[in-house]
Amino acid sequence: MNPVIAKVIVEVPVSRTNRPFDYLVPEWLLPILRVGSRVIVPFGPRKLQGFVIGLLELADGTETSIDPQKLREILEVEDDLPPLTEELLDLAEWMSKQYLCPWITAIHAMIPAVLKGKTERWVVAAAELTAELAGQSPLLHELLRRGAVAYREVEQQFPDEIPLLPGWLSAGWLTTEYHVKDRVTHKQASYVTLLLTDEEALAKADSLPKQAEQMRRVLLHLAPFSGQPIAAKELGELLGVSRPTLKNLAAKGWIRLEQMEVLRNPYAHRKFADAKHSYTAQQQTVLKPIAQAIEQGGFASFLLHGVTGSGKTEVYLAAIEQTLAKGKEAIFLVPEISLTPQMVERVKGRFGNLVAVLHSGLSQGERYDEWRRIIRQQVKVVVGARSAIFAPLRNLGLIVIDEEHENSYKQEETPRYHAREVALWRARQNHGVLIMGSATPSLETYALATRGRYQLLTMNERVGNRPLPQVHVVDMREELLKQNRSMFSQTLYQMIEQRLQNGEQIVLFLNRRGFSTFVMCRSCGYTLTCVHCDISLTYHRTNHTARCHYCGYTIKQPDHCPECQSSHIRFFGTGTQKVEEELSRLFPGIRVIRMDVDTTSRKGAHEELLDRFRRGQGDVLLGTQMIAKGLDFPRVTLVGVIAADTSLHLPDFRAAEKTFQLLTQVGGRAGRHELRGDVVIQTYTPEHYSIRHATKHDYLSFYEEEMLNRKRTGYPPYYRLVLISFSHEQLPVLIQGAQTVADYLKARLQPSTILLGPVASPIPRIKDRFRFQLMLKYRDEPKLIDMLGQMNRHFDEWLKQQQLLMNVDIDPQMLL
DNA sequence: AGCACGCCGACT
DNA sequence: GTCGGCGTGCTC
Repeated sequence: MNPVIAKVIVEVPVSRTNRPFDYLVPEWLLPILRVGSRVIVPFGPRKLQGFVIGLLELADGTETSIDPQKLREILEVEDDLPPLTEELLDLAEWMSKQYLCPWITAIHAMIPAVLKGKTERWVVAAAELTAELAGQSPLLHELLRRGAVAYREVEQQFPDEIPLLPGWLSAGWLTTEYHVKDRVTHKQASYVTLLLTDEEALAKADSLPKQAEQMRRVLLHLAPFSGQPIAAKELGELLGVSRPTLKNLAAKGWIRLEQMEVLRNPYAHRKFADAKHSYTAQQQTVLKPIAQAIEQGGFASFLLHGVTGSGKTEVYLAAIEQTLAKGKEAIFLVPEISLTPQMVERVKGRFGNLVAVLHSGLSQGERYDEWRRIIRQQVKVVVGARSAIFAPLRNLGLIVIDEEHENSYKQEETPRYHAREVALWRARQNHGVLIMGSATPSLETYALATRGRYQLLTMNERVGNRPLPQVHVVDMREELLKQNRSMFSQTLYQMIEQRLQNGEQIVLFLNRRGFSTFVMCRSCGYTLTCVHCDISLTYHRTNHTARCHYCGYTIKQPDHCPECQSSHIRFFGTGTQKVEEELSRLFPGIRVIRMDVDTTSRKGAHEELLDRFRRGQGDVLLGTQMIAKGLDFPRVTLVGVIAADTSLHLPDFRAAEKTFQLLTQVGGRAGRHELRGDVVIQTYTPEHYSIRHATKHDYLSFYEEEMLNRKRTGYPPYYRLVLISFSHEQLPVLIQGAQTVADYLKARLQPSTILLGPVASPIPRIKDRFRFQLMLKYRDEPKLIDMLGQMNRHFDEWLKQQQLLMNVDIDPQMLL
């Protein structure tokens, strides 16, 4: 038989090992090992987990430099189905090039966290270890008793004996072993299977003594399900029978009691809702080209620009339905924040059990279970946040990205991918259709659409021809002149009062992007900052502490200012509590539901609060941007933005865009149903174009004006950006290092490319490491990615030596 | 990244 | 003379 070679990417996320390693596939693994399999391989002295990215059979005369004699063998295959498809492996390769990350890191982004292997080193007792020898040391004693001890445990409990290990090792008293820990657990539950026929069971039930009532009930219940496993838990709940009863029946040989993997929803096959949805004229218009593209097959991409309330979701669902009808599958991406039960219900209601939902609320195990339904090809539609773009569907026909402009589609850790780009790659690869939708598309996407890269589809009318809400802009400077020092303008005050009288609901929004609660002295202005990072500490109300959310440094909230001893040291920030207090003062008896970090930190609290509001248990929903999107409450007729310009003056070239998007989205929350809506925007800069255009729901005017700014200042979409950041404990080494890289780049970049820096990063120190950065702005630099890859390799060794960390972010979203 | 191997200072 | 510091180099 010809030897089979597997190319394996091992789980070592550094550039030195960022290449396939060759292994021999032992004969007994040939039937189960596939491209995409998760395997365990020997690697140097250790064992590691890895992924098979290719197989090669060495037939006689195969031209290769591989000598199978010199290869080591694959030790194990870990799953019965490979967790990665060949398409995803190709995607991982593309991502590692595109985003300059190790191959394995891209693979890890695609699969559930529990599939990441963890190698553990163990110390194992050997034959030479006798009781007499073991008397010498506590560790040897422990080893003799237990046979093996984890090295980690040795470090913790027997640190003094670590130096002795090599001697013992060569004396043959012990050996070291490596184990790859598989964290996968399959949820097990007890199942009961009737081993008798229907009639036999009924007969036995009759023959049982009178007092054996519980057994009789079980037999009667199980009779029609002969041979089918039924969950024991279900029997217990339904019939009130206890464990011993089932054990007794099993002892008689009438039933089988066993642990089985949980069977999920075997009978929950919901029917597809029939396709009798009525569409608005505009929905029909945009659906036409989409339907045509799906029908034809082949790559097509659309930007669906639809005002809030125009019924974009219905368009997505129709497209998904048609995709399924063609026998293909769909991915539906939504921002994490709009992955609400409401949304999930809507999709599940339409496609029932064919839907898998992936969101951050799931535990690692639950996430893995849901993902496994996809890998087993039991679902056709995957709904989820960013990482759902990697769903291992094999016949992908459609990808929908809702709220395309949301920056949560960009991952802010390695691999720093953008789900939109990955979606484009997968749609192309699968000859599928991509639909991106938004009321406020990102400038990048809209610009490409105007140039024909995406087909632009527009819906500018709301469903049912409901008018867009009336937007009232209030100049807070004038309020101050009118001696109104409250945070509510007269207009907003009156409207709140009126809603309360009518029994209608109100959403109040505090725009605080980029700020959290910080602690400041009102006497001298001193702000509590972290001693390890150059940022303000965040106040935590629950335990009255101030905490750094970068490194975890925590201090007790001081009673007096450390600087001037004043007792006027308070926390400032989101101010939702302050708004709440003010509301209660002005409108006694008002019921406020506050949503902020404090009230939503508990799991499920988010949904619970929204639910209470929906049921009318609150007059006001008060919160930060987490309430801005996707929510749809019929009785909300007033939306107030307390301070619109807080996000306008951030040092981020997208500040105006983000503000416009937020205001437009918030405005879209009002009057979505029968009742008309009003929006009140309070601002100190009513003349600012992002506020002016948001007021008129005028995306196009905003787009044009902002594009001029971007052109003038040289930012996307006119220029593309690469952010290279560095960190080191010592400032001189850091600056020197960043400068060296800058010089390297300067010598290789085209003159049209702008290189900014090195300069200190906006947060100049985190976890006692100083931070510097370089920014590249370029328009046309086709070889840039390759060149950055070369740069990485060129400096790899040197960076390690200097203990410098360097990070490259292609098309960065967050410049803060 | 680990881990092993290998070459120079302070201890029994 | 040895123990142990961490510099250098490799992992199919």
